[in-house]
Amino acid sequence: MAKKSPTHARDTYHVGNLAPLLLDAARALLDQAGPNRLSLRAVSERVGVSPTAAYHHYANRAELLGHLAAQGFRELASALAARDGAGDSHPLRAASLAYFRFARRNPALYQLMFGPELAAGEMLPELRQAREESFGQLKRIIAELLRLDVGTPEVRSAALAGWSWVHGLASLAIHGVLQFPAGASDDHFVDRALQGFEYLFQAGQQPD
Amino acid sequence: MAKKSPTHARDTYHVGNLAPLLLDAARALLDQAGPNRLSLRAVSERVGVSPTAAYHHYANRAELLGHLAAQGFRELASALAARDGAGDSHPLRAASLAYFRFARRNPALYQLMFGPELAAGEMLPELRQAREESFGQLKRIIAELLRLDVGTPEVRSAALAGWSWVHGLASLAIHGVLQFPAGASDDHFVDRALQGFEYLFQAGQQPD
DNA sequence: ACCTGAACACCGTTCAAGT
DNA sequence: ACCTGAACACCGTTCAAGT
Repeated sequence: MAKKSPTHARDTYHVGNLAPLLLDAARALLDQAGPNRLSLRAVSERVGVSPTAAYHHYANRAELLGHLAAQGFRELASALAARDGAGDSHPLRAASLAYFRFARRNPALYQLMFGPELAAGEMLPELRQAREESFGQLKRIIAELLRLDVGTPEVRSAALAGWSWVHGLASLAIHGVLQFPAGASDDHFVDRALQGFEYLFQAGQQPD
Repeated sequence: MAKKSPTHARDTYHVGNLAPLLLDAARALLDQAGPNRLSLRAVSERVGVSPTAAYHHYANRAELLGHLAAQGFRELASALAARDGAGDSHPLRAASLAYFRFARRNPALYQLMFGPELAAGEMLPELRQAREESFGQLKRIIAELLRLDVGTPEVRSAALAGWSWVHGLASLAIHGVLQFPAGASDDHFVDRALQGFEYLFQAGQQPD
């Protein structure tokens, strides 16, 4: 007869490679509980291991979260590389849509990737690298669009602009700031913002 | 002789209007410790009051944070209304600069305003209203720029675009994602992104 | 009406001890 | 080498009790 059966009881000693198991459990917990209430203890319990076992694989909570975020940036980079579901629309639209879809499908992960949890303190090298990979993918797309070399100031500025607006849109959408018609699809958000930029910068170019 | 002097000892019973004192202390703690480690207990201790006193003025931690964020949105709205320090530059640049400066001067508050802490659960009516006030101010500026009425679809789309990009830029800057030359001023970020949009949408308009 | 103290169920993290 | 359990210093929150 079990003792107390805390949802995921532990009756044996140890398992094999705990590190990835912890990461998977953290990812699952993240999606269902949000970035704030993701506790190391809850992750450990979900795996069926003692509350302190994680410290033999990750320095602390921040490092586990860092690996999780790094995983997110890698997924984002490959989502950008694939650019599914945009048909044969304009490359800028296709890339924006791919980015936005990733964010909306993984809201908690996305919040973690850009949230205050990781902004403080030293950054995991793996995370920094994965983030660069994401941004690099974005720059490559924009370089192709501008028919310029990656690394030119034009591409860098355009990438900054592009990343800013699509990240901002994703962030606002996830946060629930944007009140849209109930069944608003991802395409609606992106297309509406793109159209908004036309209005905005047409007005910016005509003299006062 | 004091007992243990925990930095801010409490020797008397109660004070006057605790609510604003707690809010001020929370604001101060927020700036120096970040949005995550802002604990109700630390706030109470800073004011010199018992750890549970706050519950007679705020339902819980989330509500206090909500009031703090609402305060932030009100400040943002008036920063947008004032638009100081942009000289007589283009109205879009002036507004963007005002927004961006607010975010960079109050990074922790800004992270709280758009962070995951508030996204979950019910939202404080005061917070919702303050946020609408901020967004309304933005829409008014854009309506003036487009010489259209606030509430037209053009203005709404353009406001969505404008808010997205400037929020995205602020968010990326605060998060430390953007690696800029050491002494990069607020103007640099904004101007560079604005220039980036020109490259981006010029390329978008010429045919393939 | 407002504040306190004890208490409960949680946290992250350290450390000696077990296997 | 890897994992556990006890322990410490923290949390948010509830509740009976004090003023």
